[in-house]
Amino acid sequence: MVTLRDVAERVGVHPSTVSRALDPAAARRVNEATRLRIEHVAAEMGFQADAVARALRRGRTGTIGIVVPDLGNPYAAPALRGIAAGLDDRGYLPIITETQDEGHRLRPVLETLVARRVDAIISLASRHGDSGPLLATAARVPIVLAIRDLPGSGLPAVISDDHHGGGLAAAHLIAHGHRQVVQVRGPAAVEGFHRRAVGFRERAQQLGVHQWEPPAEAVLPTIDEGRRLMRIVLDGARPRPTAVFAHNDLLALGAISEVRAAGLDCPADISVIGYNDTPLTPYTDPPLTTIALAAGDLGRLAAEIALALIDDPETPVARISRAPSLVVRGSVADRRAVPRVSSPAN
Amino acid sequence: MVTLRDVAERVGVHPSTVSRALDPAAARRVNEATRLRIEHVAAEMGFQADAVARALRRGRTGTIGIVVPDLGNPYAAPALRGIAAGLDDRGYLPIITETQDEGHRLRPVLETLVARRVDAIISLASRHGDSGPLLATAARVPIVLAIRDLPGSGLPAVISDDHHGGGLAAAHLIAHGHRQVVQVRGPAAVEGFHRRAVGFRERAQQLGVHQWEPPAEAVLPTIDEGRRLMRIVLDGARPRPTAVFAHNDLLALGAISEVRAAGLDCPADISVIGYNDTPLTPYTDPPLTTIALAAGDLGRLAAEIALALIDDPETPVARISRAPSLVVRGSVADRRAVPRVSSPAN
DNA sequence: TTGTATGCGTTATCAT
DNA sequence: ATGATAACGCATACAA
Repeated sequence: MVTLRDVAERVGVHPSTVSRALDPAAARRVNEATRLRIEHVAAEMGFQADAVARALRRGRTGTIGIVVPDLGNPYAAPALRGIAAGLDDRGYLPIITETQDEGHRLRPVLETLVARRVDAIISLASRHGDSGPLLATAARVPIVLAIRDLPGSGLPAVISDDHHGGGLAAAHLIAHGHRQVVQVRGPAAVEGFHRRAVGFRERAQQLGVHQWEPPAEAVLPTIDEGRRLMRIVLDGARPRPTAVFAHNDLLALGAISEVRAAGLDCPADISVIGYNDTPLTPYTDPPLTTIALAAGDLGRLAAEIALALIDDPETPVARISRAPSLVVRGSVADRRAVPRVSSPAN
Repeated sequence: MVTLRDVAERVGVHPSTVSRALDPAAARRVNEATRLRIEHVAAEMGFQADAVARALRRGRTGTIGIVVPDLGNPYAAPALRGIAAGLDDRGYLPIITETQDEGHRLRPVLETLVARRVDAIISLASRHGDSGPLLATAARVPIVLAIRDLPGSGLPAVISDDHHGGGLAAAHLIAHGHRQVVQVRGPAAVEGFHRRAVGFRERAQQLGVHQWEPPAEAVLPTIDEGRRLMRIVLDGARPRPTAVFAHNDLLALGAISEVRAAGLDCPADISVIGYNDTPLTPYTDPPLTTIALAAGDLGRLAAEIALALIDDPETPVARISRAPSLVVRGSVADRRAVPRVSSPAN
């Protein structure tokens, strides 16, 4: 690897002069002619400043730690993309870590990131009970919460208003004539799922519709868990619900699959509304009606806040909540005009 | 941040003793009692070795650069997940970069990664013409190609046998009675798409089936491009094909959407087979018949090879090609027994 | 405008 | 078994 010294020797100047000549901020403090010579030789020799040494000296690495629950879940991609786009503008690079959405994995992950001296951390993986490690870490490096809030932490956060989103789902189902509704809930330890549950329940009550509450919630927001919970709903809910609010699109897909396994149709017998507007959900069968939260935008915003915090740690804590929106596709049937086509509750 | 020196002063020993005591490899060279004391104080003070300083001193950063074409495309997730899993075992962390699948972005991305002194690079973004930057970089840091090969580069690679995969697609369509087949091709600048095209064409010819070759290929392997190309096929192919081989699932989904926009049915009028077995494709309408390439496994393998290369740069170049497999779902109709249900070619 | 000196935090070598 | 010293490559305060 060619270093500052190599270039300096070749040009016949001191390494510090080379350093200055190649630093845009200090370049004008060096003689035009020498600067040109240095630039030429540096390019010729293929010099590239060692980011590690620079980081040690400057105290900043130019990296941002990202904590995601699960890279395998397709809804992570848009958020990551947004973050990467936001960082790229300023030359920061993301270091990505996973927790598998398991609470005990967060602490070691954060410690690794701190040891790496990332300039900031963006966490998409917060769960209730994560305050300890999160706040301990926040004392050493700026942390921004994205998509998943952690209530009471007082940390900067860029989230979607899940309470409102839950309400949107309830209102949509009820406006289409559904009176027997039920939730397929994600883990309540994730604040967003909790809020979706409350938002839905409150709105349903407010609209005079009672909902049966299944005795279980998903351990992870996955298709398999959606199947399992829908099984419970089909077995336990009397009368059978005509509509289901699944706390995310994966759970929704699992629920639909189980509805069919029971010989029923979605949406004719049981309507399903999901959450996230995950990529490809316009192409599922049926096309998924869902609540969109613009994960890409949230990711980009989180990145911008993280960068602002790096520039000025005194930046006031930003807590941004964006309103989600309803995306109507084909998984919710209209029960207002048409009589029930399904068999009576069995 | 608490440093070695802080701990040393507190314990009353020299920093180098602390360094040794905390380094598993050298810990036995320090007195049991002092070691215990050091460990205790270090934990108490919350000491965590600065990975930046360590990297500068040791010449290794413990990071791996990952180059992906596009984080937004859902098929990137499984590969990333596999890589992350493979790295995690050994404490390496991935630094992720994007090229947007644009050739000219590769060089700067690689240079950034080299400047960061990543210990190895895994590229999933290779395109024809990338040999220059890739080989130049390979002279400075180990590079492993994953999923996308670069023929003639001689770089280690972990790929799926796309030629075989193309053949699998052709055989499947033809076995189901299709005699008018056509390809919706991905950019031929990506070797894998090229091989899929050739593998399909050769197998089709070998089975005595002629395929019309549309005059265009996708600029990017996206849903929109799938629509555009399918439009061209519908407008141009006479007689109208009964089956389409889309070079990936996104193109397939776009093609299906365009088939329907033309008032035709998939698979009854036009069958479509995709490629990748992207997440959620079991739930699309129709469920996508596709070729699975186990991206997660490929990613993990690539990570393992990268780590082996770091341990010993003389590790012989591994070029691993795994056989893809056909996943039969619902997007290919059987034309053998039933007469054509579609209207005659118009 | 350029050179000198120093230190970022760690680890490896050498000496004790 | 421990301490002293130097160096990884760069950037900056200071001197000239």
